[in-house]
Amino acid sequence: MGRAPCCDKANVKKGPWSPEEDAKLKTYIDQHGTGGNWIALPQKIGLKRCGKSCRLRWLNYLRPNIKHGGFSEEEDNIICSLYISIGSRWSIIAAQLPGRTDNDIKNYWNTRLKKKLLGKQRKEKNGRGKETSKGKQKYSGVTTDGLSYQRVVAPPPLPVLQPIPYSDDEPRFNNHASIRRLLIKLGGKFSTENQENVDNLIKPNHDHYEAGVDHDQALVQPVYNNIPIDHLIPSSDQIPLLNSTPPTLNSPHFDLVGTDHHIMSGILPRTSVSFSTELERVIMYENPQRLQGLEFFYDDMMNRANCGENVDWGGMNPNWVFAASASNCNQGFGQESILEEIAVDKVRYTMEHNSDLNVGK
DNA sequence: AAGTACATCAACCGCTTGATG
DNA sequence: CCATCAAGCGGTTGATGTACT
Repeated sequence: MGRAPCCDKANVKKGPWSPEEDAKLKTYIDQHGTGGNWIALPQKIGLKRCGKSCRLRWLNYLRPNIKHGGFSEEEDNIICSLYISIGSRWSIIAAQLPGRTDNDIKNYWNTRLKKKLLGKQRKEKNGRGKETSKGKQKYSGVTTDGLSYQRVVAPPPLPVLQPIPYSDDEPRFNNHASIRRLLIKLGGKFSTENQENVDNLIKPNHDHYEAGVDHDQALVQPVYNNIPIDHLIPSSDQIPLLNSTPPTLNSPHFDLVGTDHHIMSGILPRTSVSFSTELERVIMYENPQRLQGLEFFYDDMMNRANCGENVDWGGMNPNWVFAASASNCNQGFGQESILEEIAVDKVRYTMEHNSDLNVGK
């Protein structure tokens, strides 16, 4: 048998939380904890709320050390980089930003960061960026010193993306291996196909690593389908990362050392068909599972390209979209590895060139 | 000043996953 | 092994405030 239903849906209150409700919930949890059972909690404290709703309210607003608004440049960088690499896995992204909730980051991304990346700023009264009261942040909730509500706070300046300075003391995303390690640690998901093989990349299964490689190194040196992953890594000068010009399709971007070149050459048709047309065909028609996280870039870029606009691909290299999609089309070996490499290079590119993303500033 | 459009964000909805009986 | 449910998660919605015309 299963468990009892979580709550009587007909008798629970919906909508915004009142200060009194917040006080009840906060006071109880401060004194007794959640008790590991959110469903029973509202009944215990006399709240006509669903346990789910209590949990959400606590996690997003009432628990200590929650930060709202005022995202820093570094936080912007982290969000952008992780979104580009792992997509909309907000809980994972939030885990990298202490005090931030997945809901907050999700809202921030959807309402501000995404537009910023696309260069879609709000219209301003004049071209000189006259300060307006738009962008003021409003929220309800408790402050750190009590239960006072504050509806409107001073507008934080629109954060400007800057590269995170690299430091030898604090190695970050400054090399291929560290980026890869981060992605793997985060459970990097590079293809929705063949999750088992992806798991093999994430889990330290020594059967998949070359003998004689230490564990830490093994994390970044998995042997994928008997092909050492480094053999799938395009050398840096083979990846046109810094080239903002849409690529032609007759130039292979990956040199699969020791592997079958036909894997990629078979995917990349050596014709003079336009990039946008081919990209659209591959993504829209041949690849129903469009690469996670790139849809809006693709849509926007393609719309603009199709309108005859000279598209500035900015921080997004169309190779990523195309190569990843093309890889997805191929069900042969190595596709996750290729996608992983693309993800790694996207992160690296983003970290190194975030200032280039200030389109429309 | 009024109406409209847009931006923001709290909260809800519904799906997935893992635990439980 | 299966059915059921709690928890967690991401997507979406609706209320509200602000900017614009």
